Amino acid sequence: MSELDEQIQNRRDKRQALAAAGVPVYPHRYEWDLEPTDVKTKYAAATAEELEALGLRLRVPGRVKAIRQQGKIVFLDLHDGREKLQLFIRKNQIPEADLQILDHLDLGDQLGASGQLIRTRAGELSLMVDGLTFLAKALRPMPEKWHGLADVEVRYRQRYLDLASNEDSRKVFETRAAIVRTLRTFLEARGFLEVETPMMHHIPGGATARPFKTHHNALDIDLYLRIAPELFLKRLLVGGIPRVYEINRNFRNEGISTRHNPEFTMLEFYWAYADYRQMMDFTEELIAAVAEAALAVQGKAEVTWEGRPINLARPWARLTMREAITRYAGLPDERLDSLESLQAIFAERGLAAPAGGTYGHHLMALFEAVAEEHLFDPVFITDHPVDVSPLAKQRPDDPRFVERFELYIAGMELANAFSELNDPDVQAERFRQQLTAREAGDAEAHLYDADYVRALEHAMPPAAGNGTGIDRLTMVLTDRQSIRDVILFPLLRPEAD
RNA sequence: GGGCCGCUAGCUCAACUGGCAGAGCAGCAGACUCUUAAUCUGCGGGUUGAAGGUUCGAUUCCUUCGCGGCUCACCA
Repeated sequence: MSELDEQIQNRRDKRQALAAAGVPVYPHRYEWDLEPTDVKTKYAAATAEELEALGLRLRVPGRVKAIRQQGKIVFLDLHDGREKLQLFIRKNQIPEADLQILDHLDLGDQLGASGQLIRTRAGELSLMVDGLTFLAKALRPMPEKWHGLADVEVRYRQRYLDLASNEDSRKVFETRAAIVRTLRTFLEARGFLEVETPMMHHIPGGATARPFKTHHNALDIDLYLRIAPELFLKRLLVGGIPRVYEINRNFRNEGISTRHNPEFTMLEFYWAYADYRQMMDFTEELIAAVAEAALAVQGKAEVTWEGRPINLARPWARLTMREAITRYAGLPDERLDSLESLQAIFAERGLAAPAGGTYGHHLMALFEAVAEEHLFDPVFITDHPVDVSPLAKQRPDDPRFVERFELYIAGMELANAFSELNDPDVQAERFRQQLTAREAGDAEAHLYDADYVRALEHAMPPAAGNGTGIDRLTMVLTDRQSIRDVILFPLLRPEAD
C-alpha cells in the first residue's frame, strides 16, 4: 500500500470508528455563534480578567489546522480560511462521547467547538472547550502547514488546497471582490444601470479577436461566445439608457499567457453626452477609487509592481500614440506620417510587417514594439489610427485618427475607450472596410452587424465608452505577474488519466 | 505552435562527475496538564511524471510522450 493510500485508509478507519460510536459523521447543520475571524476581531483587546468576568460561552466552527497534544490537554487550531482560533481542551473535562471525536480527529477535519472564551497563560485567545461536534472528515492529508502549497500546477488545479493553505491566495481573491464591489458602487453612485447582455452571439463583434464557436441543437444554428458586449450595450444607449454598464465574462479563442486567459472578466460602461476626454478624467477617478479599496483590503500603503512603487498621483500622463513612439523610439514625428515611411522603419529595425498591413496596423505595431514596455506609471495613450478602430469616432481635425485612449499601467493595457461612432452611414462604411480586410485574410477583422447599423439609424446619443479588464486590474493592484493568480480556476489542459 | 526550464514520499525540499534514493513536516505507536512550526522516544512510507534506449549499474546520459512554468508569436 502506498503511503498516501495508507493515510487515506487511516482516516477512513477513524471515520468508521466514529460512525460505529454513533457520531453523525456528516451532520446536516451546526448552530454556531461566531467564526474564528470574528472572535479574534471582537475580542482582540480583551484581557484574561475581562474574559473571565464576561464568562462568554460560544460555539465556533472551522477546519482543524493544527493539533498540539500535551498529555491530558490538547491545543487545537480551528481555522475559517482567514484566522484561527485556538481550542484548549482538558480531556477529563469533556463528555466521553466527545473524547471519541477528539481521539479520531485528523488535520483538515471540519469541527465545531463550544466553550468559554478565555486567554491562556501565554496570552492566546482560546476557547476552553466543553463540547465538540464533528462536522466532516478530511480523508486526504492537507499540504504541509509551514511551507504551504508551492506547486503552481496544484495551486491552479486544486484551488481549494491553495486557498486552504496559503493566506496570500485568499487575500488576492478578497481584493478582487473589493475591486468589483468598488466599481459597482462608483458607477451606481453616478447613475449607471447594470445590465446583462447575451454571451451567445450570432455575429461576434465589438472587438478584434477570434471567437469560440458552439451550436444550438433545437434551432440548428451556430453561435459564438461573445468576444465583447460592446454592440449590445450601445444598442441600450439607443434604447434610452444613457448610462449603462456590464461586468461579465468575454471569451477569446487565442493564445494563453501570463496576461491572457481564454475567458476573462471585463467591465464595459457607456456614458451618453460625454467624449473621450471626459472619459479620461472619469477613468482616473474610477481607478483611483478602486486602488484605494484594494490597498485597504490588503493593508498596504502603496501599489507596487514586482516590488517597485507605481505612482498613481493624478493627473496621469497623456500621450498620443505618435508622441509615445517619438519619445521611446527617438523617431521624428514626420517619419510616422505615411505607410511608406513606416514600412521603411520596419525594414530598418527588422520588424515583421503586421497582419492587416495598413498605415494604422503599422503604427499600432510600432507603438507596441517600442513603447509599451516603458509605460510603468499610469498613462493614457490616445488618438489611435482610424483603420484599427472601426467603432470609434474620428478626430474632427484629422480624420486619419480617432478619439480613443488606452490606459497603460505596469506595461499592461488595462482599459480601452473612445468617443463612440454614432453616424450609421460612417459605421456601415467602416464595417464594409473590415469585410474587405477579412476577405484579404485578416481573420480578426470585424463582421458586418446590420442590426447594429439599424440601431444607430434610430439615433444613438454622442457617448464615450470604456472597457476595462478586471483580471489585469486585479493583477496590478495585487502585484501578481500572472493572470492565473487572480482567476480562481484558470484554464489548464485536463489532467492525465 | 516555437525555444528554454521543471516534474524525487501526502506536502516542502536534498541526493557532487552515472555507484546502496534521504531530511523536515504529515502518518503510525508511546511519553508529557499552558502549547502555538510544541518537545522527546521508536516505526512505517518511493513505478524518482510515463514509455523506450545506452550502460556492469540510470533520479543522473539519450529519444519519444504527458503535464506545468517562463518566453516568443497571437492578443486584451
